[in-house]
Amino acid sequence: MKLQREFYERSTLEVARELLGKCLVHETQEGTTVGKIVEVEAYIGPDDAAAHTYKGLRSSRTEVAFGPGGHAYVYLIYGMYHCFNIVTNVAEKPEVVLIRALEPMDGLELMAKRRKTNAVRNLCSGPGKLCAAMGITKANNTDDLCRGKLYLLDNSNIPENKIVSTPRINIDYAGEAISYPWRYIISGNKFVSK
DNA sequence: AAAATGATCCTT
DNA sequence: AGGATCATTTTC
Repeated sequence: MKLQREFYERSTLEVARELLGKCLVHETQEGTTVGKIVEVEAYIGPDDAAAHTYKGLRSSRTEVAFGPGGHAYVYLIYGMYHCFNIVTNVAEKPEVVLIRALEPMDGLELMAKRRKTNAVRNLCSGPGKLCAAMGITKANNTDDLCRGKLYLLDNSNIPENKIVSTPRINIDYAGEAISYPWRYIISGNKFVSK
């Protein structure tokens, strides 16, 4: 069963935690790939100096984050890699969760072909890597995760005592927001990023 | 109109 | 430790 709008349109930190353990599915011409979410980061709107929507910055790129929850926010970083985010909370609250790592579950052969490597540990262990492995590009930006071929499955929840939170990665520019513990990982999972 | 800057990854 | 590589944002 696909996760529905109500799941996404809640407090972002709550959604971020509950996204752990959910399966991300992408059905394409080439085939279907599935990965379990094991690492995420929350970016919380106008007051978060690390967020693209800091100070309410609204542009063609960030526009989707101002819409209703449950949509994909995909952008190009460093000229070569895509990052996949999920829009959370309700319209006019520009908050998102960055998906940082997946544990490959299905379609491993296709992932390996897209990533040009056979090392399973290296297929989806980073935001740019998982986009390549899952075939996610800017074409998926603004996709509705409640309706299309890119969606999340309402499967297992991870118990609180298996979740670890840490500061976020690569946001040295973000002032005091550097230390906010808004990165969540499944404790001990082998597939998180470095 | 031009310059700076990354929510990264891979190689050295 | 540094290079690839470009859309987006910031500054002139």
